[in-house]
Amino acid sequence: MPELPEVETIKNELAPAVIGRCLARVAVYDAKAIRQPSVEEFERQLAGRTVASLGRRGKYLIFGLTAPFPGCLQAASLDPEVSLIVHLKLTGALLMNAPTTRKYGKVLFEFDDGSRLLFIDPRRFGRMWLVADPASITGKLGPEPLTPDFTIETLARRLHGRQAPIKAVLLDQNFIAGVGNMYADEALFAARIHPEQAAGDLTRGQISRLHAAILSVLSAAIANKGASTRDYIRPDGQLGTAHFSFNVAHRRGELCPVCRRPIRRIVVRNRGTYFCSHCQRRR
DNA sequence: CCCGGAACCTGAAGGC
DNA sequence: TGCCTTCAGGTTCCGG
Repeated sequence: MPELPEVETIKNELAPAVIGRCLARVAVYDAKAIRQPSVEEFERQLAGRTVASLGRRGKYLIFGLTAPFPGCLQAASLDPEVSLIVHLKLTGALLMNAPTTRKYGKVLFEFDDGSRLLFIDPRRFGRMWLVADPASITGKLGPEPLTPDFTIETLARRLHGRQAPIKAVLLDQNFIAGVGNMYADEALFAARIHPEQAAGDLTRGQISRLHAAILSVLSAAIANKGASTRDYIRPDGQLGTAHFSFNVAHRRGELCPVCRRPIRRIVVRNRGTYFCSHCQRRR
């Protein structure tokens, strides 16, 4: 499942392959993947543009694209600069130079040097948008956990008064951007917090530990190029290795590395939640 | 605003 | 072997 570390890895590995390249043709094979604008307009608007930048906000990937045909914008009724925003959701992947006949291919981006980017997505949850202003899609997201403005104070202030389980709050993208099911479980384990503890009831010490845990868990996963527990693949087809360092996520029945008791799986807010009931006690 | 649950999808895995 | 059921999970929508 692509969460922040997976999307960050895709961004890092895709950047050298696409920045500076000009799109010759875009072909949409599954209209469901395109949220905005229409499929025809999406294909038409993209052709001729050059990728100027590649960024990430939460779990969204953002391609910055230059204007095509400088000087001819009005005649062609095209926007000057646009952003292509991609959310991979559960099973989406972006592959560089994979066979165009690859199974589950949904959108093909062909560059004028012959290279190509293929979006695949078996479960069809992934989405893309072509917009003038990326904030129209990502504007409501919570803070980026790996930027300096995400402090213990920020976290404490945002947790104040929240009655939902801390696990549910960590999954709320408007609370904090980029944390998904796996890394929420890993961070709560590292911070020794029960996933069902009410978010607003965390002590100062717990908040401090949780803050440190979020940073370390996400950073370590990026260093390991993301976690391939299921569908995540990097643009060159390689898998990530971050899941080999997981302590609890997807490890039901295995032993807690700290106390050697079995890892348990419960359901919190309709999400499978892995934790150690001995190390992560309710207050 | 806050909270919780259903819906969206389809491959994989498990039961019989 | 094959059919049927259940599970997984990020986000959005809806009702309270």
